[in-house]
Amino acid sequence: MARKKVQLQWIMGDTARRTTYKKGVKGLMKKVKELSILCGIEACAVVYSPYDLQPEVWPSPVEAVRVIGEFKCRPENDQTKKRFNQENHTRQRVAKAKDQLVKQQKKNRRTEMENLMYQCQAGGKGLQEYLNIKDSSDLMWSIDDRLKAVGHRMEYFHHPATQPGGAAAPATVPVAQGTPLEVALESLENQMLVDIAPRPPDSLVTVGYPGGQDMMLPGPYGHYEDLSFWGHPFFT
Amino acid sequence: MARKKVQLQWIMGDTARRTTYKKGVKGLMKKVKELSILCGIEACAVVYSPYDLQPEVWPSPVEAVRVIGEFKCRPENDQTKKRFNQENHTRQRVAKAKDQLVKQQKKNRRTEMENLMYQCQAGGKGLQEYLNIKDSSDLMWSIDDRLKAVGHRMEYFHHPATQPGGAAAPATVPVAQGTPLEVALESLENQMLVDIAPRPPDSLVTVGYPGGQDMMLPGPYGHYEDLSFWGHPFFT
DNA sequence: TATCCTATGATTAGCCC
DNA sequence: GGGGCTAATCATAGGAT
Repeated sequence: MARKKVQLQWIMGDTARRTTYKKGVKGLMKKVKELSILCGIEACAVVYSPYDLQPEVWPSPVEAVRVIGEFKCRPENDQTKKRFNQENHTRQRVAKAKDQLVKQQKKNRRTEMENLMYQCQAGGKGLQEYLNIKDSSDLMWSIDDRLKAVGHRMEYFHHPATQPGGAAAPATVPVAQGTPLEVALESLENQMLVDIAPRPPDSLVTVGYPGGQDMMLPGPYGHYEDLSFWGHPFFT
Repeated sequence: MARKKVQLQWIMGDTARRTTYKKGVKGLMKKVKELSILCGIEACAVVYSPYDLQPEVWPSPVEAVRVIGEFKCRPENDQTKKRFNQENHTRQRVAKAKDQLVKQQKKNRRTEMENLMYQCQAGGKGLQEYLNIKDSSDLMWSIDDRLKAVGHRMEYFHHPATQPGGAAAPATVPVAQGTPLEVALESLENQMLVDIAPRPPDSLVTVGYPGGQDMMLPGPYGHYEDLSFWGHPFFT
């Protein structure tokens, strides 16, 4: 929103729409990060779209799965599930089955504390000992995930007073001035004890998206006259 | 971010933190809505936190469930699940079981088109025929959900050219100048055919949060010395 | 197509009620 | 606690490269 007010409607231009999407996701991620750090809530964000082969995940895929898992493990005394299912009996049955699965998941899952210490140990002793991945591209991804997650936690527990040159930090985001990778690498090489303290189970923020390999884009009313659209797997 | 630059760190003051949270969630929702409309992607947002009894959901709880379901139904040809599970064998097993459930869910679920038409019919003929809910507060919630969802779709397919006084709209968000409820009610009373056209299965945005009834808030290093914290259900 | 730049609209911290 | 206000920071559309 600059130089010209943007109308709240679908962007016609392919390139412009993609650009807006890219910027929007970036901004959204920043918002989630802010909310998470400022308010001390557990959060994650997953944005999956046809514009990207790989989904955008914050703070990392592994963390995201954990946080989502926690969300689903929430006690039943809130009305979430009730409200989520009150209109569809089929969904109710599915949700019930899911709950059972989730319970088993919780039973088997490492605790937050153990998980963190495990990750820190692995990071300190050598990532390759911990990561057992064949494909090199996957390996890179995993490393990046881990580093981003650690970097985020470091950032979270950093305080201006403990920063080397607190007053000298001019950037909008004072901590983590290098790339997440750089910040995290440095963190790994120093003591990582500060990273062990877990966050409270306050909140979760998730951003994700469903199927659609093709770029079937919506437009003004006439766009669905192409019958092949209705045959899309999404509608079957 | 006004009047004073805010440091990216946990907000100490209880009231200030809550206020920031409230404003932040509102902003986040708006961002998700923008991304969804501007880029034509399916999205939902769920924010569940100790600051609210009821979770904040966009566009509505029912829509959110549908969108999340679609996300989980995505074909395996992307690397999401692979990446999400590559570090935890337990989670892999759970995910597998979930996939099977999801397949059954997909099999039983109404199609997008049928769902929308059904909702529109129910809206036109009388909500109470369609909603079978005893508790009046739940009823109110359901109605609000439905209206918000319809309102959102109406907004999505509106174009400035089709608006009555297009040039006269001064607001930042030109469409839906009344409350969502007002807009949706008016929509229901007019033809709803425009609302039938579904969106493409492009993307999904979800925002949610996990457990934590108590307000166990994180702080600088010393905050976890209270042993009762470690006994929190979250860590067992 | 991605990245950088910057004017400008959008967002929001701190107050007040 | 919630809603409105306003100054000041933030985010980003459009253009250049």
